[in-house]
Amino acid sequence: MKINPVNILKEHSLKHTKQRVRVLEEIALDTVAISQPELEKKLGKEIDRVTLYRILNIYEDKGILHRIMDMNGTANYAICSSSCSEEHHHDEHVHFNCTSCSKIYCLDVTVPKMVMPHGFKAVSMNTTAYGICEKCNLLVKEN
Amino acid sequence: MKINPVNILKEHSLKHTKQRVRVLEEIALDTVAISQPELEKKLGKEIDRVTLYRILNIYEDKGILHRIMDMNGTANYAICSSSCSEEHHHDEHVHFNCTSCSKIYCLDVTVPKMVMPHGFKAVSMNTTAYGICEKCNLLVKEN
DNA sequence: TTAAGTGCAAAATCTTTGCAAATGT
DNA sequence: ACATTTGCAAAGATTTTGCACTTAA
Repeated sequence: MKINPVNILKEHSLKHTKQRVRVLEEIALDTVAISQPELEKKLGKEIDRVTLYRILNIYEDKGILHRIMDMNGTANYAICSSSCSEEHHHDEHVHFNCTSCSKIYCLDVTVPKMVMPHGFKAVSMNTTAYGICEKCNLLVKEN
Repeated sequence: MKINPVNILKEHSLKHTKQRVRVLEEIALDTVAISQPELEKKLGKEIDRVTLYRILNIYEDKGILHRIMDMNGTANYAICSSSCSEEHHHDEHVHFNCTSCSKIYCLDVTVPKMVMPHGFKAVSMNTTAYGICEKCNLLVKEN
């Protein structure tokens, strides 16, 4: 699917500034989620740290980006599938957090339904697998 | 199962200090994971903030405690089941993070096996359900 | 006795807030 | 023109580091 930052901003009635467009462009470059520190490194020259915080927050609130916390408590961001909305994030797919390169992948694997104990009402589910990703597996074999 | 802080420390050849014992006691009080800020609040008079950081890190490294990150990137701690070791945490049960009281429960629900895409080797799995816990559900009904 | 652990001070980060200047509609 | 957004400065919070003093083995 093609990502068009300008359209996304229009759809959510957000003003389109060059900073907001850049953030979406950068995150859309990869299907892999990107961490906030990585984003800062890449955009630091163009966008102020504080502005980045604010843009990411707005995008998450609006359901444009999807935030995944990694094992260190660092925020990682990926573009939400179109079914996400301001009311509810549909994150029912499995994430894969590579322990070698620390990238987070959004896998095309659905989280199976699980029965909750009596009294517990689950609204959403987040499943993360930790291990070695495709690329890092290849690197190991090559050496 | 009965938790004996002194024995746990011995088993992992850690010196037993009153601070280390207190941390284990406090965490063992509940099956629910406790957040680091909550621990600070409860133990702040007895244990220095920095010491708490250091003790929690050691406990996680040794496989004594099990760290669960909540949606805010805050660390929560629970006693590991006996099968955890320094080499590997067995966290294959489902966590339940209450969006109302923000407690994290370790549920007696096992994460179903999921097939990873080709090239991805999962070593461990972390599944967290978000929703309303038993206690908060009851509170709503009462009012 | 002596290696390890603790507390305090301080540095390094990370995150939020306030406000004047710049920008988009 | 006017409401929003941005960047900078600064406050607040979290986490790490260094070192002298204390404690457990």
